[in-house]
Amino acid sequence: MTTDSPHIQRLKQAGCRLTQARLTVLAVLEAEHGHITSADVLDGVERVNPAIGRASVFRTLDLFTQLGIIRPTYIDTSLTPTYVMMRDGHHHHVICTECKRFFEFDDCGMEALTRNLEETLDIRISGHLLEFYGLCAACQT
Amino acid sequence: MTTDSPHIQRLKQAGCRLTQARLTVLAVLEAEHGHITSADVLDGVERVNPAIGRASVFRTLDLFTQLGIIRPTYIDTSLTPTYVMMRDGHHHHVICTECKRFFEFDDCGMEALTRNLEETLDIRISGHLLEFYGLCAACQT
DNA sequence: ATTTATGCAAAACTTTTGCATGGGA
DNA sequence: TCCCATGCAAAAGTTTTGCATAAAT
Repeated sequence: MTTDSPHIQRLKQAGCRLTQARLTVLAVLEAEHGHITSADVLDGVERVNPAIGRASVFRTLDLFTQLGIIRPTYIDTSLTPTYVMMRDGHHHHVICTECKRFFEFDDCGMEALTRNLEETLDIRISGHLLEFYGLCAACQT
Repeated sequence: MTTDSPHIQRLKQAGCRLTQARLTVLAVLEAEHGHITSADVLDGVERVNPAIGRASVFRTLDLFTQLGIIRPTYIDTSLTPTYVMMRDGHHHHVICTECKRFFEFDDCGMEALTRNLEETLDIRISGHLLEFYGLCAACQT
């Protein structure tokens, strides 16, 4: 008996069916380590299973976003979102504004601020995205 | 003699001309306190000065993004970005995942982490966006 | 006087919709 | 068996381009 991934558990918990489209999109996202444009998700799914329609891919990306599994952000072009995986509800990276390369990091020390905001604003916080912008070593002329 | 806003100074410093299109877009952004969709920027500019073309608005939004004056993020729908103002290079808010209402806050205590990342990754950091997701008081059933 | 930026309108893309059908639970 | 989710293809929108012209410095 295998243990389901946290994301699959999230789907079940939300009462969603584990369909081919959803499982395939999830596999594609994880194969790219969770930094991938919608266009590349479309291509990836097409390659793995051409029977899956574009509409289902978009519907799945919307669903995953709603469930907090992924989060769209503007990185490459403004025409296609880049989705990042939200492991345990959060994600942190530095993006080079020149070459668009990104660098993920884990520790963000956001626990205290999170609790502080929950009390101050009376909000139940489920996750966060922290994005730094700058010039990477190679792009600093 | 009046002092230019920091954003106008940024434009000058980058060698950009202070055109009607750019000044108008900037005015519209500031009138909305810097949380505004591209569609609303389009409408706002149209209302203020109908002679300004859509293309210029998009070109200006791209320019401002490149200069770090604003930053696009996905909030309402996936079809139109919501632009937030980057005051002093950074911006922080909490978004209710249910009603999409947002709550800005100033203090993020990110100075130590910024310095740490600059050293560790050898990157020159110019700004950041910190987004929390959760349920606001009204949306917690 | 130069050269950057604009406006216009069409073109290019991505994403969404409606509806009959298939596949999970 | 029941109903959610899918696939298809067309429709809806937003954003981008190319080029002659205007306007900022």
